[in-house]
Order: sequence, then C-alpha cells, then structure tokens
Amino acid sequence: MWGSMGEKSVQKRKYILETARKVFVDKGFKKVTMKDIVEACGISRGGLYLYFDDTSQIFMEVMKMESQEADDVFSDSITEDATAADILFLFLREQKKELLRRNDTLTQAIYEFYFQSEPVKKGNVLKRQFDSAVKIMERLIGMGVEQGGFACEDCRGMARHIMFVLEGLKISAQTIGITSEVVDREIRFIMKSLGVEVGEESLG
Amino acid sequence: MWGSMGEKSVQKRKYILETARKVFVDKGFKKVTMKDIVEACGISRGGLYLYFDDTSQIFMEVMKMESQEADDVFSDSITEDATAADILFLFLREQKKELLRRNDTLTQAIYEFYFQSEPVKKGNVLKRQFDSAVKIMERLIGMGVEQGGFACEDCRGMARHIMFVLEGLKISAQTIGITSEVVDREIRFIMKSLGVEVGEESLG
Amino acid sequence: MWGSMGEKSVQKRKYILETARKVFVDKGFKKVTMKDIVEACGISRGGLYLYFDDTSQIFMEVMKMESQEADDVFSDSITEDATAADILFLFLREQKKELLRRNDTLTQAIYEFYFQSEPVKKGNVLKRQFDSAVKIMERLIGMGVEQGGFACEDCRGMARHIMFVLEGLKISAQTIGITSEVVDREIRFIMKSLGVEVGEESLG
Amino acid sequence: MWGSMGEKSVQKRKYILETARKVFVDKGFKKVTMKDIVEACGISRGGLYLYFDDTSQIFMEVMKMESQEADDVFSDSITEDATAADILFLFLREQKKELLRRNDTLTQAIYEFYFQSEPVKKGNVLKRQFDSAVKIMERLIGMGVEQGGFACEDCRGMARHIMFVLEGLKISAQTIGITSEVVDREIRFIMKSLGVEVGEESLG
DNA sequence: CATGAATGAGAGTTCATTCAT
DNA sequence: GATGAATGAACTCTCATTCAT
Repeated sequence: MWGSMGEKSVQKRKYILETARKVFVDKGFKKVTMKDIVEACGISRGGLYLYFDDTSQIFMEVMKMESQEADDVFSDSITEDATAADILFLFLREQKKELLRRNDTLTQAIYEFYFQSEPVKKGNVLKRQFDSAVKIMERLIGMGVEQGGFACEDCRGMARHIMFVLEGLKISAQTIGITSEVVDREIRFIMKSLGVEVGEESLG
Repeated sequence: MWGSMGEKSVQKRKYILETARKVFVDKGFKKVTMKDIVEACGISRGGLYLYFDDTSQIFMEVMKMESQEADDVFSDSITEDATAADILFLFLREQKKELLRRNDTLTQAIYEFYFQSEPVKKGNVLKRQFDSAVKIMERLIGMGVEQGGFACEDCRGMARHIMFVLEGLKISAQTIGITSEVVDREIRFIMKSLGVEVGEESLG
Repeated sequence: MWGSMGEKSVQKRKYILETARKVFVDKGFKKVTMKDIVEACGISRGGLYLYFDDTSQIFMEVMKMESQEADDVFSDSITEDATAADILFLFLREQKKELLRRNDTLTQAIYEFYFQSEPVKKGNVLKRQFDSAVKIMERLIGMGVEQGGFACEDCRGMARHIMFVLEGLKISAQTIGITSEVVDREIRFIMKSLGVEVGEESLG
Repeated sequence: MWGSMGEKSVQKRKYILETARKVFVDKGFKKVTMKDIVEACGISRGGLYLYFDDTSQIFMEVMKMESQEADDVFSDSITEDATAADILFLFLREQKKELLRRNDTLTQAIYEFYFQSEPVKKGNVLKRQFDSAVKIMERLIGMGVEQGGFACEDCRGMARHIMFVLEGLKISAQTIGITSEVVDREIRFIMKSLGVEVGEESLG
C-alpha cells in the first residue's frame, strides 16, 4: 500500500501524522495513547513503533508540521501592497476567528503538552514560534511607523505586548471562555495603542 | 484520630485537601493519582473514597479553598490610604514575583486541570476568579481616575485588558519561560496606558 | 480467604512462593513469567505485584526458603553418633539421589537464574550456600581425621575439592546427563582420597 | 556481495555464524534475539530466516564450529616429545587461564543454552565434546603411566574425574566466582592424585 | 535469493475502584 | 466510618515471523 522504493515510507509517516493530528484535536494531548493513534490509522500496534517512539514525539512532529505553514501565511501577506494597519488588522481578525473556533484546533492539545511533558522533551518549538511571531510583527509595526500609519516608540516591545495579549486571550478562550465582543475590544485596544481607531463595523 | 463527632469528617476533609494541595503543587494535576494522595495523607485507599470520588473533585475543592484567600488580599489593600497608582503598582509587582516563582504555586496544576478534565467537570471556578479580579481592578482604576492619577476612558475594558496581559504572561512563564525584564516592560506598558510613567529603579 | 489481621499476609506470601517453586521446577527460571505465576496461584495480575516486583525477586526468595532447610539437615546429622566416614558416605549417597532425580528439583532453574540475571541481582545466595557447605564438610573431615577414619592433610582444601566435584557432577547431570555408575565411581574416588575403600555393594 | 554461485550461501552462512558468535560472547545465549543477529550482520530480517530458523539452531552451529578446533589443539600437543606430566600441566594451566577470563568466551552462553532450550534441541554436542576430551585425557594419562611419570590404576576413571573437577570449576567461575589460588589448589590436587608434586612457583 | 515493512501475540506494569472485615 | 488486599481493565513496548516486491 505504501510502497517502499527506497524512500522509506515518507508517505506513511505523513499519513500517520495527519491522522494523529485529528486525534489530538479531538482528545487533547494526554489522553491520547499509542493505541488510539494505531486505531485511527488502521495500522498494527507494532507498526506505529516503526515510525515513532511515543505520543510526545508524534505530537512534536505534528506541531512542527503545523507551524511551518502558520507564520508563512502571515509573513507572506506583509509583502503585498497594503498598509501595515490593514495587514495587522487582517491578522488580528484571523486570530479572532481561531480563538472562537475552539474545535479543529490543536491549541488545547498544545497547552496540555507543554504542561505535561518533561521540560527536557519540550524542546523549544513553542518558544521558537513565539519569537518568530514577535519578529514578524516587529517588522510589520516598523513598516507601519515608516508609512506613518502607526505611532510607536518601541516596536519590539509593542510586538511582544501584542503577543502576550493574544496569548492571554488564547488561554482564556480555552479555560474561561470568551465572547466575540471581548476579543473585539482587545483588538481595538491594540490598534488604539498604535494610534489607529477602529470603527464598529469593521470587526467581522 | 478524627474523633467520632459530626465534625470529624470536616476536619479530615480539610486535612486531606491541604495535603492534596502540596501534592498538586509538586506534581501538577494529571500526574497525581488517588494513590499519591492516599499515600501523602497516610490514610487508607478506601478511606479517601469516603470523602472524594476522584482527583478532579479534590482539585476543584483545593482551588475553591485557594481562591477565597487570594483576592481578599488585593481587595483589602484598596481601602488603605494610598494612591491607586501605588496600589496597582504594588499588585503588579506581587504578580511579577509569582510569575517568576514557578514552584510552590498551583498555577501549573490549574492549567493542566483546565486542559484535561471534561468541560462538564470544570465548573467555573476559574471564570469566577477572573471576573472577580476584573471587578476589583475596575474599581481601583475608577478610583485612580477620580483621584486624577489615571487617565482612562473605559475602566472595565482597561481592567479586562490588564488581566489578559497578565494571563498571557502567566501562561508564557509556564510554557516558554519569561525573564524579569520582559515582565517589567509589560508593567511599564500597562502603567503608561494609564498615563503613569515608571522609573527604572522602582521595579524590584 | 487470607485474613489480614495485622500480619499482612505472610500466609499468602508463603503460598505464592510455594506455588511459584513448582512453576520454577517445571519450567526453569527464564521461561517463567509473572503471568505464569499468577495463573498457577489463581490470583489476579495486579495481586501478585502487591507481594513481589518480578520473577527474579520471587526466585531469590524461593531459593532462600529452599536453602534454609538444606544444610541444616546435613549439619544436624554430624552431631549423631556415627563415624565421619558413615556421615560423609550418607551425604554423598543423598547427593547422588538428587543428581539422578532431575525432576522436582530447582537445580536447573538455579543455574538458569545465575546465568541470566545481572550480577547485581545475584546477591550471593549461591556463594553463601557453597561456602557454608564447604565449612560443614571441613568440620566433618576434621572429625574424621581425629577419629582416625580419614587421612587428610588439608581438610579445607579437601572439602572444597569435594564440592567442586559435586558441582561438576551436578552441572553434567543437567547438561550431558550422567549415569548411576558414573556417580558411584566419583564417590569411590572421593572416599579413596580420604583413605576409605568402598565396597561394590554399599552404593544404593 | 555474495556472488551468485552455489558457494555464495556457504560463505554467507559462515559469515553469519562468525558474527553471531561475537554476539553470543557478548550477551550470552538467551538475551540474543534474531533481531540482534540481523543487526550485527547488517543483513535483512527475512534474509536471516533463509539460513536459520531460530537462535538455538544458530547457536548449535556456532558450537560445532568452535569445538572442531578446540580438542585438536590438545590432541596435537600429545604427539610432541614432552612428558605426559608436562602436557597435562600445560593443559591445566590453559584451562585456568580460560576459567579466569570470563569474557571473550562462549562458556556462559553455552551453559545458558543447555539450560534453556528444549532437551530435544540440545542435540549432544556438549556430550560429544566431553567424551572426546575424556578419551584424549585417558590416552595422555595412559602414556604417563607407561612413561612412569604417573601413578594411576584406572586411567579412564581418573580422566573422567579430572573433567568433572574442571566442570565444577568452570560452573563455579560463572556463578560464584573463583580466585586464581582456588584453581591452583585444585590443579595441585589433581597432579598429586597422579603422584606428581607441583612446586609453588610453577603455576603462572 | 534478498529485502524490510508490517503484523499481532504476549509480557510487564499501574491504578481506579470495590468489598469483606 | 475506616481499612487495605484484591481485582482487572488498559497501556506500553518488543519481537518472531511473514510476505509482497
């Protein structure tokens, strides 16, 4: 079914990761057992061990897959000819959508993972993601300042601040639940800090 | 050991919760088993089941215990004769200390709990805590505005914003790690949003 | 079934060891799994783990049980009023019986155990048994020399030599197989080294 | 790599056996899995099954290889012009070296094998080896008696006795451990039984 | 002949939960 | 009420063995 032809089974590996992703989305991280993944994939118990050692390893690979796409999208949109304010606003609206979605997201599983697994295992995938996002946002704000759309003295600080607010929203969405209005208010707060007023109607 | 009066179970209950708290601080939430608690308490396996059904229930009771004290402290400090800015600043420095502490805190366990257990079980302890904190902070900011120390149009919005930043910092402290400087910057950011500049030296 | 009455379950422990002994006699050491013992005992999977951690531990306890009786029998027989030659001869005939038995003996399992388990685990049960046997035999030979029945310059060396021969016979019985005649010849050899001739008829 | 002629399988067979030997020396018998051998040989899992069915079969072939060389060496040394006492003494010193070596020997694996595998499988390699050794030693002792160096009535019995002592030492070396002095004493014991005194200095 | 991915039986181990005392 | 021995379901992980290529 998977062929072997020298390329090992990159295909099957990918298939397992994609299937495992669904399982993680459904059940979070910790409750997922190797057995769950085996069953979801429709492969044999031992077969899975041919590719991965444990759920932690699988999960980290899933996250890697996931993150590669993520900030590329954001990063790419910067190059388009739009004002920084437009881009940032677009980005925040995208984040809002994700925040309110709650299903079909790895978010829950990711947090679980980072609370459960030994610090050693954690690697720094999450930190790298965070730092990378900060860097991109810093660039964006810098552009906005040059273009005259943003007012900001410390771009990096501002970028980091925005990320912390987003993190706060993300975790709150998972734990205490948040409403669309709450997110909107935070987005306006952020935009206002950059000297941009946002009208009622523009927040999807 | 526990007498035979009606209050005996109350005492033992409390004893179990206090002992369990230590266990949760040590090991987080999920890794804690009924066995762990039984052993820490030095009681019998079956005995624990007379009081609690599972670790989730125990943990929720521990959180209830915990939260009763927490915002009272903050709430009380408002009544003292100090400027709102002083009080807020004090509060934020307190939060900073806790953020950087990482041990001896239930924080990790709380997050774990909210990610692992079924939504049904979660109750809304965390939400109530959050809302209560927002309310208190709103009052404080209101006071500051009246006193002329703070500049702020939407006190409730600002209060909520501050809480989201703190949440963001808290979760980041647990997952990607944060430094003292990063927290300082965020505190200055918050104070500045309220129109208060903070000098280098004042952030312990 | 086993009562608890404060004495833990010494009874059950003993029951398990005795049942396990039979299993080891049947299957040797390595092939025996915790499951085998569980089934032989008619107890639950987890139940066994309440008493023992693994087959090695169980086996060592079985050996301890076994050895306590063993050299007491020999040791006791020395005090009786019989010549040293008689006692030694009796002992050797006893050994012969055991050598030829092959079933109902732990011998095979013991060797397996000492070859398989990590040196750490081995403890020195076997060595202690060997040394203790040497000591007793040395005393016996010493008595024989005093009584004038044995001719021997180095009692300890002779004692050790006899033990090596017995070990050689034991292992050969297990591996290449030995006949009654072969054992008889060795017994005569030993007795002759001590200056005692043994007639054809006296070897059961 | 192995050509395609009929002799290819012979070569590969030999290669596997030689590689497997090293594995057995390292890990004993039972712990060795087909997987271990496959990995050590750098061949495919299925490939090994084309040549051998299981580890027992492989091990028996390894032993066959081993034994062919062994007693030839001893046997050959008899033909040289040296007294029987010299040859025997040389042989015993050689044995001593091997006894104390403990590594780089198949000894451990051999015993393990004979304790673990079904009697059916054992074949009689070990017995043949033993008998062959006895025969050679009998001849040697016979020579010694003719030459006048040895005093011995029953050469075959004596030969067998020596072998049992050696077996006892061998197994003891593996299980309880023996010192150089202990072996020396046994060697002197043997030589003395043949009427030959050995000086302190001659036992390397 | 050779390969190595895939299978699946089975061993070890842990705990939530029960229940006779 | 309290005890803790006993249960058994569930999970992890390893290999001998097969089979399509």
